[in-house]
Amino acid sequence: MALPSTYADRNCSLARSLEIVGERWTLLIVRDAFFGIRRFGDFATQLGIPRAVLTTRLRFLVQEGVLDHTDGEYVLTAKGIGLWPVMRAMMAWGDEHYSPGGDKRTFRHEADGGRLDGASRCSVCGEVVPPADVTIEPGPGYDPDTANADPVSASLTTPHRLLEPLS
Amino acid sequence: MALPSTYADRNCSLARSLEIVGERWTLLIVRDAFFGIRRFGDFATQLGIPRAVLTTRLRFLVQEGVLDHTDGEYVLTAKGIGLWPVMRAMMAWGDEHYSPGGDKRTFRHEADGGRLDGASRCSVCGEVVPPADVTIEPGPGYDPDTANADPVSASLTTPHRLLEPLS
DNA sequence: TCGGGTAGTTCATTCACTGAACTAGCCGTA
DNA sequence: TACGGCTAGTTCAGTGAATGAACTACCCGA
Repeated sequence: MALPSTYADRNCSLARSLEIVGERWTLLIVRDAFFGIRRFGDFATQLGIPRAVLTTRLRFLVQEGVLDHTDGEYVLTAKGIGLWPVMRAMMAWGDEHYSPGGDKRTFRHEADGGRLDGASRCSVCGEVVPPADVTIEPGPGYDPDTANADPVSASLTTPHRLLEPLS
Repeated sequence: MALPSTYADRNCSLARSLEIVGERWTLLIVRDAFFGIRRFGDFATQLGIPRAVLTTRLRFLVQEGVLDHTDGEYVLTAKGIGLWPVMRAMMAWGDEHYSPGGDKRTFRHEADGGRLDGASRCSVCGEVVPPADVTIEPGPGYDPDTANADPVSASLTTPHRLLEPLS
């Protein structure tokens, strides 16, 4: 975000986090990485982001240790996976206030099929489920009419496990 | 954030949330509102944000129902308070990866003094504590040497309850 | 060596942020 | 009713970043 480093900000971890993931597009890139996107071209078509910006953001995320770049694929590191609670909380807030038809996506604990709340707590077993054990599927508020038609988007709307590469 | 409204984004609550709180400075404004700041001038001095930008952001947050503007004070609405899990998750991530000396701030359940984790769960009673029942104080990673000297910052570093106006 | 796909880079334009200075309105005082 | 100070903005020129389209570099298989 390139916020100026003020004294106040040096003592705030929120400001520090925003330096890393607060820039335009960055959290959407991380979202897609959770959903299984790994290739430059797939990020580009899915997000509709200018390719120059995508290059900059991916490079920065790799430099900061959020993504790993090997064999042409961008994959979330443990540090990147640590952003899951942030993403989940933001999705829950958006669902609650901007999606009258219900959640856009449903997250489930793969082991028992329980739904996950905004804190990733499973409705069946009560545990907080790590993203690797979570499946994602379109929710009741998902609108197929406005969905994108490209193969990557289609693949994204198929129920699948988080972090697994798209088929 | 003024992201272009693509088809893909219409089906993502994360993107929708970012339209509201994804712009530069916005989450820091909301943070300060949680910490008790309510007046235009206090936001301005605390954040070091250009006043024109602050005007724009505050107006937008009021328009979106995140803040309430009455008697010259900007106060979080219920919708705004709903952003607490987002802020808490981001702070926890920043503390974990960018604050080797420990958390910058400690949050406690006022009722029993228990520490809160990244999901606002109390270490004593085990409940998820709403922000109104949370107190904030400098944590082990807080660096007084780089702290700001103005009265507002000083007031912020004094242990106090979230959402309560600064004395 | 040709074509196609992937992963970028380049560049002119547009847009948003920055920082400093200026203004408008309110309040207490004389 | 004039004055000064305080708060909450607005204005504006300069700068830097995002946009979108076109271009390049590289690899791979035929």
